[in-house]
Amino acid sequence: MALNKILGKNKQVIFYGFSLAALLFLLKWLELKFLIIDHAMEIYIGSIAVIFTSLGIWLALKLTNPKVKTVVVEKEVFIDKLVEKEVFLPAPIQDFSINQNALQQSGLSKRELEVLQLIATGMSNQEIAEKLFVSLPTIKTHASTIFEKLDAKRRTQAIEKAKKMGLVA
Amino acid sequence: MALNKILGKNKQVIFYGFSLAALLFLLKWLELKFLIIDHAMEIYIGSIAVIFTSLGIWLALKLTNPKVKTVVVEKEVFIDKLVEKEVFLPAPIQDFSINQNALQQSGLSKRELEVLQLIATGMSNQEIAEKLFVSLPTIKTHASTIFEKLDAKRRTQAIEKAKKMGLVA
DNA sequence: GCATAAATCATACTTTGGTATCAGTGAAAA
DNA sequence: TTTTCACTGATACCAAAGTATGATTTATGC
Repeated sequence: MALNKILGKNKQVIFYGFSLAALLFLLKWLELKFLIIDHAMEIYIGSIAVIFTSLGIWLALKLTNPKVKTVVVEKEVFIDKLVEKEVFLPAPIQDFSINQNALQQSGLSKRELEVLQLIATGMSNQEIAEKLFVSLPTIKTHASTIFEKLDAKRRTQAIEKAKKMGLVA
Repeated sequence: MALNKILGKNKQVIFYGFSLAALLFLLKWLELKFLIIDHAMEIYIGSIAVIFTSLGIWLALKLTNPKVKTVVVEKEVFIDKLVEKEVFLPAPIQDFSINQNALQQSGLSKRELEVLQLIATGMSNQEIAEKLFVSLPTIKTHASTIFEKLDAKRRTQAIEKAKKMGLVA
């Protein structure tokens, strides 16, 4: 299972490699064609810069796994004196992509993520089973695979890891 | 399984690195064979490509994965006179200001808070007992009273409520 | 001194969680 | 078409969690 995943990802990398090769050859060709005109030099360099910057961004998005997850922290003090409240907003834009990346990294399926999130809310397996209209053994099976994938011994540990990975709020 | 994943990821990076290296050498070879002139140009273009690819990767990493460790900062407001000569908490040194207020609301004792925080890290009762040098029944008793005070049925639910109350990080 | 509460421990019991093994189905990919 | 995989489910068993009850010790407030 894990072996297949590695092979699959390497296939992707090979694809990246060939894309890069094609791109470089294209640039070679462009160079040969436009090198006669000196004024095209800036455009040429600029194009390369833009193209490879994009390539870098794309590569990074594809190959990296986000490490730290921001946690929304809201704190209130209210003891008959003044109230101080500080809210740290996480960046709202990349929330989706981060979760997607974390999801892929963890290897969890959609259903498993769903169960994990319900576990994190403090629900019992029985309650989760009823909420999702499946049987208790099914939830137990999901839970077991979740723990295995997250390398957790208990559900509480899975919650901790999931929070740090940004899989749950 | 997590180990395999790490290996897989490193494999990707290594693979990509070698692919890039191979491509550059290929280009060099082609250049030497077909275009004996203008070596500087090739190197220049290649450098730009590499540099901007790196720039793209760096940009992507910076944009999508801001390492924002959310830190709970709270200016403490004194509570009339109930703050007696308080002893220093042994375990949760890091966030002194977090608990005090929420602590009084919840009615948890110092020891109970300590146990609760360890529960939230994913530890089992047995592990907590060993860490605190007490017996397993003691931790169970603490846990039960904690759940009662937090009005939680399970430890996972207690974790959820504790997080929302700011009792745990 | 005495009541109170926190912290400790024990024993017995019930419930839930977690593992192991097996298996059927349906959809998607090779 | 065959294979793979996600999802589902069942049974059985063991481990851990949680409850109930009772008890001892220590420190603190009245």
